[in-house]
This record gives sequence, C-alpha cells and structure tokens, in this order.
Amino acid sequence: MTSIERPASPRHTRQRAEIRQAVEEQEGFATAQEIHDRMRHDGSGVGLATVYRTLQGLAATGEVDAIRTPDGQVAYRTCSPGHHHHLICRSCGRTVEVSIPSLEAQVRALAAEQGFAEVEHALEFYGTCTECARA
Amino acid sequence: MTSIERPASPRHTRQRAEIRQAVEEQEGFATAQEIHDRMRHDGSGVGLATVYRTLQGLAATGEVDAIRTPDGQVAYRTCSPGHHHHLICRSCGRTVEVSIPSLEAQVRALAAEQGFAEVEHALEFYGTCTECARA
DNA sequence: TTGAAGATGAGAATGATTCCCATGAAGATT
DNA sequence: AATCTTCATGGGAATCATTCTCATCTTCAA
Ligand SMILES: [Mn+2]
Ligand SMILES: [Mn+2]
Ligand SMILES: [Zn+2]
Ligand SMILES: [Zn+2]
Repeated sequence: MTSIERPASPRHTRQRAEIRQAVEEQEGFATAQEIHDRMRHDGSGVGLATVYRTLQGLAATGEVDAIRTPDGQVAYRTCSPGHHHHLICRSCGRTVEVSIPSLEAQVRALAAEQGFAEVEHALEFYGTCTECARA
Repeated sequence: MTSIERPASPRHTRQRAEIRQAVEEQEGFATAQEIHDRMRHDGSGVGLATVYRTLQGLAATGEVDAIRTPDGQVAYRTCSPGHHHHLICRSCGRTVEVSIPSLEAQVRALAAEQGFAEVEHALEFYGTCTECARA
C-alpha cells in the first residue's frame, strides 16, 4: 500500500514572510483583502491569491486565528496560543481575548450527553467598546 | 422632525406562506437555495430572490433561526422560541437545541468587565452524531 | 549545480447573495 | 365591487469574496 500523502512543511519564501509580518503588525482581525491592500500600500507586490493561500495555511497550523465575521467574510489575526474566544468591537475592531473554562467543560458534557463526537465550537462576541460607546 | 420609518407588517402572500411551510417541514438547517430547490421539486414556482428575501425577513423577526455554516453559507430553521444554541451533526445535519444558562451569565459578566455594550454572541457546535458515528 | 516538488501571480471562473425594475397582488378606501 | 397606493414578486443582471488555472519562478535536497 502507498503511504498517505503528508503535507510537506511549507517552503520559506519572501511572500510568506511578508504576509506573516503583516498579520502580526495589525491590531484586531483583518480579511485577506484588507491585509493585501495594506501590504500593497506599503510597497509589497505580493499577489492576492498568495495572501489567501498563505493565510489559510497559517490558520490551518494554528499560527493565526481565523474567524467568520457576521457578514460572512473570513478575518485573520495573530493570537496568543491555546484555545480562546474573542470579544470584538463592532465599530473599531478592538479585540479582547477571553477564555471561558466552564464553557469548555459544559461543551464536552453536552456533547457526550447527546452522543456527539468530535465536537468543535466557534464562539465570538460582538459589541461596542467603551471608546466607541461615547461617540 | 420626521418619524423614523417603521417596517410595515409584511403582507400575506401565497409565496410567503409556502416558504414558511417549507421551513417548518424541514429537519435541521437548510440554505435558501436548498429550500428553494425543494419547493421547486414539489411544484412551487416561487422565485429564488423571494426565498432569500422572505427568509431574511423571518429571521429578522425571530420567526426562524439563521446560522452561518462553517463554509460560509447562511442556513435557516424553525426553532423553539427563546435564546438557545445548536449541536449539529456535520454529516447528517441532525440538530439538537441546547441552552447554556451559565454561559449567558458569563457573557454578560465578561462584557461588563471589559466595558463592552450591546454584546451579542453566536455559538454553534458541530460534531458527529451517534448514528453517523457507526458508518 | 541540478532537478523535482512547490510556490507565485494574473486573470478567469465560481457561486452565494443582492440588485434592478417592470409587472402582479394585497389591503385600505371609497 | 371598483379603485388606488403600496408593497411583493421574479428573473436575469450585477456583486464580490474566494477559488481555480496554469505558465513561470523558487526553494532546497541531493
Ligand atoms: Mn485570539
Ligand atoms: Mn434552535
Ligand atoms: Zn470600539
Ligand atoms: Zn448525523
């Protein structure tokens, strides 16, 4: 039998480095297009498709977090390691990482109770931060 | 000053009735396109745009629940009233409604703690149900 | 240095959702 | 019931984020 293809470790390229840096510099979440725009504005010539591909890759390995915004777009951000969720300001994008240990426990309990396996969950909070509240 | 436009109560039309019924009959969540397909298959001549518009309206009034699937599409379902979340089977679509009182409390606490206002959250669980597990 | 496996970029293609607008119905008013 | 105003409908075009294609570079192991 042939062995199952294992994803080779990604190659180190200038583009990948630039993209990684762009995501690290930014505050809050940004979409592939927004990141690409900023890179372009800063003189980079990286292609949009490459930004999409690379961000997906980084998200797959957990190097960056990906969420789906309420309007359906995917947004990325460099986050602290480990499982956590986000409290995001709808108007300015300010993001606070939050972890809810008791929730994680209940999720496992509920899943087991219902006989569900391999349960994943995505939880994001959207609100208005103090700053934006007075405006 | 002019009064702010208030959304007039929607008119009762054959299409709206058909769509409402289609959503009620279905099990689990379905996208506008899936619902439209099924209606078409059952002899209805309702237009796709109308299905999209109507489902959005029903979701806005809370008459149906709308969620965004992991792959980005919007799916609808008739649910029991009140705030709750869903445990959804990735392969067969079977859906279980769950409510997590302690989570709701912590959300309010976290929001207040961080000074965020008008915080909303969406939480859905995706897993494999017992049935689909043995297959 | 070479070559094979990958990565890139430009533009085309996709696909869900929204828009547009001419036409058809709902419902309030005579 | 006839009329009128307003909203709803539908079908096809338009959007727009994301993915795909593929010819052309790069990386990196040998
Ligand atoms: Mn985070
Ligand atoms: Mn429900
Ligand atoms: Zn803010
Ligand atoms: Zn199942």
